[in-house]
Amino acid sequence: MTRVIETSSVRDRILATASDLFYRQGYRATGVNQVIAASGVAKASFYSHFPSKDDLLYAYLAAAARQDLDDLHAEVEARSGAKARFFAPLEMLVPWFESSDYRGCPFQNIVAEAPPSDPRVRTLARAHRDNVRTLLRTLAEDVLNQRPPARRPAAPPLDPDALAEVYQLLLEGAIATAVAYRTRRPVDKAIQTLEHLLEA
Amino acid sequence: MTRVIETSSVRDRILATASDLFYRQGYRATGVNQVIAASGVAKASFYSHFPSKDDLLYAYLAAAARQDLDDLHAEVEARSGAKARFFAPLEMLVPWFESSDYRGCPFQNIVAEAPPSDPRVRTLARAHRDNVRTLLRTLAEDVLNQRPPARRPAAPPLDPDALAEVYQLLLEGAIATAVAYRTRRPVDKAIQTLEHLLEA
DNA sequence: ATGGCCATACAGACCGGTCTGAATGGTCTT
DNA sequence: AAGACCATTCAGACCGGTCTGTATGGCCAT
Repeated sequence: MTRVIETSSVRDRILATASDLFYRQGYRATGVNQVIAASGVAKASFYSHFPSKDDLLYAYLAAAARQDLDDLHAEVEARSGAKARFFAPLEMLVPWFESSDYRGCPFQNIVAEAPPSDPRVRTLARAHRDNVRTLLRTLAEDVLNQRPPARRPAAPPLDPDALAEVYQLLLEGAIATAVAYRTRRPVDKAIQTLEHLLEA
Repeated sequence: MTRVIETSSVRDRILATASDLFYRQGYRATGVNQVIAASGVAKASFYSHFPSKDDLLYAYLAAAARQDLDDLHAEVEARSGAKARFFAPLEMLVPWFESSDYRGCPFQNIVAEAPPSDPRVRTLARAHRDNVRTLLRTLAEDVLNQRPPARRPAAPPLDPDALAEVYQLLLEGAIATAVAYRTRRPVDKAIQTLEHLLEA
């Protein structure tokens, strides 16, 4: 029956509320009491689902990572043509950047707050980044295969792995830059640069 | 006595200690009491120099911005040749990335912790970024002037402003990426990409 | 003797986390 | 079908500790 679903309802409510607060206010600035009050949950219920605030943080990061990958795949699948799909990850940033509550990359923000002695957060962030680059690599592969085979005798940055690395560099740069400027400009710059590399 | 050497006035001692702690541990994770204890200062003295913790934060950001610009200029001036100077800002990142206590960009970290309602921190971060881009623009100008005048009829990204923007995008991307990976790899990738753009 | 510094105690708020106790509702036994 | 049972949730008091910031008082040098 609905047993399993309703069993996770309270937990989901807490996690959704905490995700919102952690992203908007930061991890340390958000107290468990606030999460409990905002999610309309008893304190004992909270601690039965998340034995400590750290556990809630890990759940938050795991959920954010999965959602990000899901969004990326959805945006890619919604487009047709190797080139359109290739630029999907960059272009989907535009509405996010221009939204009023854009606060940068959740992982970078949490890593900035986490003590460097705790490697778990950093490990999660790196794993997510690796997953994203894997996706970028397949997109790069497709877009390179669809190119005229060789305009030049293969300049160095034209293998899929290298292209994916540059792509991620520009992606991270755009995400970081937009925190200060909140414009689609870094996205356009990144796209121009990648187009330039593809045409070389 | 040691007084003269410790001319580093009380204020400077506090600021130096706080800068270290803020960068290594984060702003919220560092209490005023810890700053006071670590800098060997009385609490009253601390509050006479910095009326609130926020004031200390602003002083920290201002000092970090100035030091960063000074370092950039010093590294540029230490090199000769437009191209060597052009890549100085990227190459000076390498020893920083590989040092064990690299914790990313101080401004990004502080912005991640600052409440979005307080615009002052974000304003300082944007101002510093603008200053850096101004420097990058002059470097770009020099390196473009020293190029053979026109290999092509001027592809779009070859004016100094656009090149400086791409440069900063790659710079920010490298700084952010290195938090997770701690390698000089993103620096090399960024340099390759810029070289590629210059040769176009 | 005045002003800067030190040392320390203190205030009030908030932190993460524990605990008690009661209401709810589904499941199992009889 | 009725009652015992059990897990989950709710509401909130409470704990020790830490937070920022204030106040007090002594010391020392100019």
